[in-house]
Amino acid sequence: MPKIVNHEKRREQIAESMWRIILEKGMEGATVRGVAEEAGLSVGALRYYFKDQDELFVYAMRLVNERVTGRVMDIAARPLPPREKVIAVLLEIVPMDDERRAETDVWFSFLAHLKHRKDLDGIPEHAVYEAIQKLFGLLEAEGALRPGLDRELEAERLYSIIDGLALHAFLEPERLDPSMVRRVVRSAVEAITL
Amino acid sequence: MPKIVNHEKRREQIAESMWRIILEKGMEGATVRGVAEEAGLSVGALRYYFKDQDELFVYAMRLVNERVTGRVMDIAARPLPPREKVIAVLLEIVPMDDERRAETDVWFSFLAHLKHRKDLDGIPEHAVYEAIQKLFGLLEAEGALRPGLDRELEAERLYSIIDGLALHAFLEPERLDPSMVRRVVRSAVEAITL
DNA sequence: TTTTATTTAGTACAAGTGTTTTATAAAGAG
DNA sequence: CTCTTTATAAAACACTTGTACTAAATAAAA
Repeated sequence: MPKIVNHEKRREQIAESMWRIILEKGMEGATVRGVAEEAGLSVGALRYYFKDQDELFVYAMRLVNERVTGRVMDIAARPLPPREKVIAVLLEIVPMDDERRAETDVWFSFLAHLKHRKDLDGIPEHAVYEAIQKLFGLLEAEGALRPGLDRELEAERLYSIIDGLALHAFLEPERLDPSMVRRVVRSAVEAITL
Repeated sequence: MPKIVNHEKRREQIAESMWRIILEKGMEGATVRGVAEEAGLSVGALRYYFKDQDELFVYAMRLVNERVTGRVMDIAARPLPPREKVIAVLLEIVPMDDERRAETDVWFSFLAHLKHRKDLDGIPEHAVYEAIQKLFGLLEAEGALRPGLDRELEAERLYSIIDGLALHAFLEPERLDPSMVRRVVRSAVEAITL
């Protein structure tokens, strides 16, 4: 009957506008007015798609998560030897180019904000820990895991390396170059696989 | 002539009030009014000690840095075998108890805020990278470093582990227990020392 | 006690905030 | 065309923010 708009697409557009604002000005810049302007909409129009700021926040955060997990699952489905598959997945999680650095940036901003907003519902889990547990499961099932390892310790170590690299790519992108990230990830995986 | 107040002590008290607010409500709660109330002062009094919010911010951040580096240097001065000294220093950087977890929490809040406030002057350096370089220098000088290592790679790996652990202690303190932190740090150091 | 530098409380204001209300425009249905 | 539904815009509301300013209070020294 009326002007037909794809609601889901619009919501994604608005969420992506929010990401851009967060990248430029941080979480504090992600005001309703700011996001609306970035999206080329009025405040009223934005409210038409999200009932309040919190709903937009949760949606935008979930969307980051969906994009990343989608790409990771694509890689996990590829026919690769176990060790190479693990490396490929980890290199997809750690930010290597500007686009994924931006993703990490926004994700960390969301996480930090969340520390003091425990009332929000529908927040996705921080999936890296679970991902690493699954990767260890894969290596073990394929018999590619080095014997005699303390699996709990090695998982924690690998988890720290991945998020540490991500954090450094976020905080000091000019110092940490992608080839070094690649070398650290590869050596960390080779140390625990046959 | 007038009422003599130890200015520096007062400034430290105010900065510590700011830390407490940031811990509870995050950076967004650290308003001038909020900090003043937490410190039991009027807004005018706070303004008397810090000309504006930015000056307070920079001061409070520098104070965190000073406290941490002070404790690290104390440990570095202790007469310990190289490997144990390195472990002790790293365990001082990674948050193990509530007090130091709080410190890390505040530090990350400051850093995240800083990403979008490049105009601020007098911000201290993120000293962990330099500290790790120095620790490698100590190990090498003492001949405690395992031969044949790619030092640049190992430094980056250790740096990632330390900040990854710190990040996890910050984001998911309930999951990551101190004994695991200790084990990860110890095994990481033992892997590169004789 | 007077002087003088310091300290505080209170108020004011412009800018910015999330949210709500009201009005308007667009697009198909009858 | 008119009418109804959807979509957007604009303005208003109630509140918080950083900053500025004033007047009062305080306490040590002369």
